[in-house]
Amino acid sequence: MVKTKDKIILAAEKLFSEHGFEQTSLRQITSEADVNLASVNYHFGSKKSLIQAVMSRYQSVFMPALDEQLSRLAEHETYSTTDVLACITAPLIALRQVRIDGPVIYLRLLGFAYSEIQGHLRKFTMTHFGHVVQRFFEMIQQANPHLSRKTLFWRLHFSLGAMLFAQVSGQALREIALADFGEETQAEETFLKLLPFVAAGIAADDPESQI
Amino acid sequence: MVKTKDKIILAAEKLFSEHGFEQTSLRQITSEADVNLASVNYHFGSKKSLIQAVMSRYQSVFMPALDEQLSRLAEHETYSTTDVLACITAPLIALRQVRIDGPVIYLRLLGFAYSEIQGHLRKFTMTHFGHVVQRFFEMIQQANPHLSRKTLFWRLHFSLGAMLFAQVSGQALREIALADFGEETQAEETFLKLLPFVAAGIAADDPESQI
DNA sequence: GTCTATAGTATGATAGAC
DNA sequence: GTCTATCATACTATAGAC
Repeated sequence: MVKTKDKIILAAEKLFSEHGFEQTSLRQITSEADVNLASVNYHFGSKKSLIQAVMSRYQSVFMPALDEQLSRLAEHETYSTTDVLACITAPLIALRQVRIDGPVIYLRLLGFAYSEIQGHLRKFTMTHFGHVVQRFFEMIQQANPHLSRKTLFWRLHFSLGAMLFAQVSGQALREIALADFGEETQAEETFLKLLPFVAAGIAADDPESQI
Repeated sequence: MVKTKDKIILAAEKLFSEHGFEQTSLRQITSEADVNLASVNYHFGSKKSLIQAVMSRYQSVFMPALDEQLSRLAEHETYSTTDVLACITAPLIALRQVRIDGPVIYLRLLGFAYSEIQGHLRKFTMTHFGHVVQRFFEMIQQANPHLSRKTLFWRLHFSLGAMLFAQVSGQALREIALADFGEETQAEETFLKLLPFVAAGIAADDPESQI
């Protein structure tokens, strides 16, 4: 028999990833989970804590896995932007262990975590996994020595934005794509399509440094 | 003397662009505008109508201007991805006529219009300016005949996501950048940094069609 | 651990006096 | 057109019985 606490987590993940954190009420969650309204506060203390519990379930799998991929790649003498970006793929797929549709759920959660002003989530991530984020940044830098740190900073966030947008608006976009091209696009296919786009964008010449 | 209706519009634009549509209450708006709470409903009928009025004020300047830029470029025999993208710049700057910080405001509003599930906004835009959007898409296609329509569809949305994210999270990101590099980044500089990134991403080889 | 009942707060919208 | 007062509704959170 599934415990109440787990039922809440599962329902919360689903609804948060579909509608965002703020737009999802505890009533929707407890209703979807088929548990009592008060049980959220009993098990998690507050909505904020529930949000962190949901995110942490994925972060704690994804981040160490990413760290390991980066370590492995770092042993090579040289690597390309694409190589570094490719380190994301396996850890993302590993999220299937957490939940069958874990990869998609996590990316969508990430999107909302940024676009809504969930300051506590960013802080939470950086205190726990800041070194992984840092390392990722430095390896991208290493692969693109011709770019200034500032340019790289912005391009990485452009890339993040591209990915998050594709995930958050993914459902609507896939429906439009289906209507326009009569061809279905899988949620994970979107991510694969993203990689060459992002890799080219990051590695592009910097007009500033050409002056 | 500034009319109540205008005071509401000005305050709403500011707050919507800072916190999003759903996160901004009518009470915040009327308080910022220093008018009575009931006046929003008197002048606009509903919050939804106010949102559309705010967006439309910018769209009605931006979209025709973009259309004209595209027309001008279309007279050339050939044009690059960058050429098409560059058509956005002048119309964006023209939004200064609407408001001194119009360009930034509009981009941020656009970001929230997408990331929040403002279905009515997307519908509103497409019925009024769908042909401009369509034209833009086709000219990007023209500049990249080596790419499938599907790939282009996704890359354009990746680009949109990159831009919207940079704007919506712009304030926070600029603060981080300032702390990291001790160098300020202007809001409009962000947009200029975006263009080469996006141009390279869009025009990149498509792994699928290389098979 | 689970429930009901409810406190306390915020929202969008409106009726009606002026 | 502008105001006050208020309705109806939604939310998070908690106290207290079982």
